Parts: sequence; structure tokens; C-alpha cells
Amino acid sequence: MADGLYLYNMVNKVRVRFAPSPTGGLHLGGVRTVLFNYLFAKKHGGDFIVRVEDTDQSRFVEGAEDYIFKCLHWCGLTPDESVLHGGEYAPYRQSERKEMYRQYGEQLVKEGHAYYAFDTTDDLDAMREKLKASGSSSLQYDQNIRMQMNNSLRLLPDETQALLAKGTPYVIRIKINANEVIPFTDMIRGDIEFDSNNVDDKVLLKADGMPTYHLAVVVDDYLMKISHAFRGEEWLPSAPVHILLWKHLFGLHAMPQWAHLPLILKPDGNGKLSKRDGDRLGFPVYAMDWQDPATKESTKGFKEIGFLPEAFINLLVVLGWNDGTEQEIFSLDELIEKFSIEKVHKGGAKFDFEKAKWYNHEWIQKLDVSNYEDRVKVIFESKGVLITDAVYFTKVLNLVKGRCTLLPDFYTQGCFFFQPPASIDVADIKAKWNEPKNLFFVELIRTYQLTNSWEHTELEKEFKEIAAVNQLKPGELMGPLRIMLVGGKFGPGVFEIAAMIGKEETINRIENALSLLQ
RNA sequence: GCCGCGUUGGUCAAGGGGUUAAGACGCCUCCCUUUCACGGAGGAAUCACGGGUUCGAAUCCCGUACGUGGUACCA
Repeated sequence: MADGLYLYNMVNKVRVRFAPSPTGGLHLGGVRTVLFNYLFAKKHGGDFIVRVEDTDQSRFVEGAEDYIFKCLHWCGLTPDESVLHGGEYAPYRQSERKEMYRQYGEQLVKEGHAYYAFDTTDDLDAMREKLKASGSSSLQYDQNIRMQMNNSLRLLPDETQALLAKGTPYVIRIKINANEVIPFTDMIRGDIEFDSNNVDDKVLLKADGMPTYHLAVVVDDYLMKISHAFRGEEWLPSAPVHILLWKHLFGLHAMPQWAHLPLILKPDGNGKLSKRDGDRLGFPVYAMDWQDPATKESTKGFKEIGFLPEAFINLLVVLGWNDGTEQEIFSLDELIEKFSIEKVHKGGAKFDFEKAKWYNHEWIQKLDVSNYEDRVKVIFESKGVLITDAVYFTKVLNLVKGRCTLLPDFYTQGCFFFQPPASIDVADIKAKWNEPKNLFFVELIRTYQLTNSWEHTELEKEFKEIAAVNQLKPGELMGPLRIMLVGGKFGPGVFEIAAMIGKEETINRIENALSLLQ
């Protein structure tokens, strides 16, 4: 795609928006849309606006709006303007802008680009049944059918006025002209053309006085001076309606540049990734834990299962974008520098949870533990391990971080530094246990009690000396020692563990295990 | 059904007329490690299909198939 494509709109400040509906948890795809918006804005020194699209009162969910802002905050994607952050184009909640939309709807009617429609739900159902029965290829309310319907196009002006005066419920529909080509340029997909004969007369203003998405998005993008509009691919089919609305209302020259983002697909099959797929396959789909206030059903989030925000952002951005090099790990600052909308793919990408975890593992290694030790501490304390020595805690985290993929792994990999193992795999030791080994450990305890240097190299040296004297292979003894100290075959070097937990604790654990072996 | 969009290993993908068709995740083998990981070295595995255009096509064109999105007074 040519670099100059979207440049003409760069004369004005870049302003982008994320426009969520407060209807539930924030989906991966939603966060990625935010991310692409945010990166584009920041790269070009622009503003990132969050506008709440709550025009469908029947789908409104209490708490969802607040939750969305919490997710954005966790991801580090802070809006410049929003319901929460204020801004000169307030209000940023569409329900509070309700009155603004009607005048544009009326204007369109006055200018002949829209009309009043009085059809009831039953009328519409009947129309579709009729069309289906007649074998029509389209079931839409469009130019072919509108003159048979109950609207101001077919009715006499007097009849329309009478209905209006009576307070008959009505909607405003856009009037799509026949035989028109509606072209537009998408920043990702290039030139696209729609035939107006395939576009239906969409409802613009609902009977309850609220705008539909189609009217609201155009009016608000204009009023909020949006320069570039990114949204999911599912919006592509309704783009012609928006283009026409821009043409009639504000002029095409003022229209933002569009980019329709590819979808995030389920790992198996090809459909759009849904919350259900996550439940079924065992991974989260929402950014953070979400509980539906009505059903009380709760859903796990990436944050809560132990993802770092840096990793979450990283794994999302590469789902449909990369900078053309081999680089895979990007910080937010690097992304702002390197992101380009033209490099976003056209096709959808299947979500791969294994790779997602790999990103988190990489970020755990890359970041200093100070970035996440507070969160890890909460995990330890939730399991009943109180952290009293912060320095010791940090040391442990550094020792085990290499083997951690998700934050809770720090607990499984490090809990034995704070308390004796909950269970010891005695059976594993017993399999090859004999009296000489028993005597070795008795002697090891005696030696360790007398040693004055409690340092891992020294402990290892003494351990091997005793083994040599007793003509035993150290390798056959280190396994048992590890199990005595940590409970199983995992964790860092045994002597490092012994050095960390200290003389008294080491000896206690060996003695305890020996008694279990009797 | 109609309309739109898409299609490089199992997955994410680079590549846009001439390449041994990068790299990553996952998988397998080996090395390192007397644990588990990390790390290192290898390996298996890909251009949806059919026609063109061309000296030459994963790359350009046309079909087909498949997938997916839309087809609401939902966004």
C-alpha cells in the first residue's frame, strides 16, 4: 500500500477511537482493536479516544463499562479522552448524546436521503416471509420492496403527517439509490467497491429515539474529529452505508480513513474466537476476570491466570501484524515506533494458546522481578504463605523465574523455600534405598551441623567427600536429597536450595525424611 | 440463497516474477544438566485446486473449491 494513502488526513491531528458496547467481558479481539488504534495514534502523535456505544438499552450490562476501563488500564493503553478521562468532545457516552443524532436523521429526511418508516415488527416479518416464498434472493428492506411498505416514501405527505401527529412509532431509514457504485479505500485491503443494489435501507434512528450504530458512528466520528477509523472486519459489509452517510451529511473530504481489521479465529475450525471456545479448550478469552451480574457466571481472564500485561499486548499484536523482520518480542514503546497499519494482514489468525504462554515466559525472563513480585506475593499469600522477608523473596523469585511460564508457577516452583514440602515422594527414594545410604545421610547431618560456611559450593564439596569416603556415587544420593528438600524431582540446584533455606531447615528436612523412611 | 472478504508447514508467519520458500510456537533427536526447566545443535512438516500470461509463477490474471463475515429498530 502506498505510503501517501492516508497522508492527506495527517494534515489534521490524528485522532482514533475505540468504541465498545458495554455488554460483557472484553474479548481478545477487542483488546487488539484497541491496541492497533492506540499504536497508530501514538506513532503519529495523535489522540486515542474511547467512546462508549451504549445505544442498545436491551443489551446494557451493569458494570461492563467500568470493567472495560480497568482492562485498558491493566494493559497500559490509557485513553486521552473518554468517559473517565474527560475531554473537549464530551460526552463520550452515546446514550448521553441521544439528542444530537435526531437532527441529523431529520436533516437526511428533509434532503431526501432518508425516510420515516412505520412498519411494525410483524409487518417486517411478513415482508420477509413473502420474499422468501417468492424465491427472492434478498430478504432486505431495500429499493425493491420499500414502495410496498408503510413509509413516507409510499404514503402521501398528509398521511405521513397524520401518522406522525398521532404519535405512531416510527424509525428513520436511509434511502439507498439504485445502480450506484460506492467505492472506498481501506488502508489494509485497498480499493473496494459496493453495488448500491445490494445495500439495504438500514434503520438510522430507532423507534425509541436512539440512533443505530450506523448513524451514531458517523455523527460521532465527525463531531469528535476522528481522522482514522479502525474496526473489525465484520463491519465491512455495512461500510457503504457509512460512506453514503458521510457523503450526505458532512462530505467525503471529512471522512476518516478506514481500516478493517482481520478477525481472531478459534484454534480448531475456522470460526471467530468466542468465549465458549475458551471454556471448551481451556484458555481465557477475556482480558480480565468477568462476572455477569445477571447470571453470576464468571469467566477467567488473562490477567488472573497469570499473564503479564507486556506479554498480553505482545501476543495480541503479532496476531495479524509483524514488522517484516524476525523480531517477535516487542515492548509497547517499540511497537509505537514500529507499528504500521499497512503491514496488518488481510486474513484472520487462529489463536494459539501455547504460543501465547511462550510470550509470557519470555516476558517473565525479560523483565526484572520487581515488575511483578507484588502480584506473585499475592499468589503466595492466597495459598497461606506469608512473605515477611522481602529480600529473601526476591532472591527466590530470581532463582526460579527461568522455569516459570505463568505467574502461579512461581508458587509451585518456589513454595518449598518458605515451608517444608507438603508431601514427599518417599516411594521414589525407597525404590533404591539401603542402609549405606541411610548412614550417609546420618553422617551428612552431622557434618552439616558442624560446618561454619553455609554456602552452596561448600555444601556440595562436603557432600561429595562423604560420598567418596563411603564409596557411594554422589549421583545416587543427590536425587534423594532433592526429594527430601523439595518433595519431588524439580527445582534449581539442590545445594543452592539448601544454601537458601539455611542450616536448620535443611537438617530438619533430612531428619524428617529419614524418619519417614524407617 | 444473495453480497463482501480471505486462503504459504499443525499454528503464527517472511517473501509481491528467478530463493536451498526465512524465522517463531508445538513436535522429534542429540548435547548441556546426576532433578525439572533454561540454553545449544539438528530433524520432520508448507505455497488450496484448475486453467492461463511468461523463457520462468507461491508471487500477475481468470475460474473453482473451501473458509469466514454480513444479510436485526445488535454492535
